[in-house]
Amino acid sequence: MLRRKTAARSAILAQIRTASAACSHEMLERELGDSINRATIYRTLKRLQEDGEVHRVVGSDGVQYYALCQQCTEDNHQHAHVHFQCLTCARVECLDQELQVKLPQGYRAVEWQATVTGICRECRPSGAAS
Amino acid sequence: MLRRKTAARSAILAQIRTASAACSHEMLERELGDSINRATIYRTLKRLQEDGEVHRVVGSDGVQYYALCQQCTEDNHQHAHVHFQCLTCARVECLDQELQVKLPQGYRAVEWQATVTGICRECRPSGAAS
DNA sequence: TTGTAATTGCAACTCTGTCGCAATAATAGT
DNA sequence: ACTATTATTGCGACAGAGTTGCAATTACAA
Repeated sequence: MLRRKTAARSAILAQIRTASAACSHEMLERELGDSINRATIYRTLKRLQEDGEVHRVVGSDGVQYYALCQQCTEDNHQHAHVHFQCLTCARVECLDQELQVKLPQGYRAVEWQATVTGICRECRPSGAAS
Repeated sequence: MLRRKTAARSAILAQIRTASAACSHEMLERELGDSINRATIYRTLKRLQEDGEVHRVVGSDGVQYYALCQQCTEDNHQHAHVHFQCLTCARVECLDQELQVKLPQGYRAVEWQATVTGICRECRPSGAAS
């Protein structure tokens, strides 16, 4: 299916590029205001993921977050890295760490999701014990 | 807060013990029928988790699944193992594999979630390439 | 410029999970 | 065994995330 360069797609992708953390639908809707319809944001995100522009992370809150693909080549998408979600500020960020999993015999992996929940550096009271 | 041994709590815990995979609220509601109220199931699951009887996994479908605690001692709950969710049968199971994550300086981990999505042995067409 | 079909907006809907509140029932104290 | 306390339940209403059908737009190719 051919993809068109629309205002919505550009705006959403730009927003994700700018953002310092993975974006949820709610964040995008807040940023983009009324200019783009709710359903359109959902559909656009799904398409961007299908196209390999962004990857999806399901936070430990059950919400879908989207972040730019970093080290992906055209024909090799690897998103087996670990994510971190802060319990205080709810930010989701990609960690530079691969998830190494050895599945039992006969299992086939399609997608990886790894999320550590905790407190990020910004939100952590300085001086607290590690 | 003191915990009471109620019919709902026993039934739900029994169901999770019996199940061969992690249980979602929907599965429990289906199994337990009308005998227990929706809200009660949610609340009981949350309490069971707080008590360290079960642990919670957020599937890549964003749904909460609950499974028995296996190697937990009273004062040391470690649920940093990897889970597998089948795209075909939706089963969520615990893998015997630890998630090793080294967080950046200043970050504090509270909870771990790792889920590999794919096709399990049962659902895999026999003879398919690995 | 025009035809095609991808995309959008809208509204309605499903599903997951939560909450307040009155009623019920498990437990401790007598 | 009886009673008081309060954890738990059921109910209904609610919030939020995400999806879908359909008619109207609009990007793009011819």
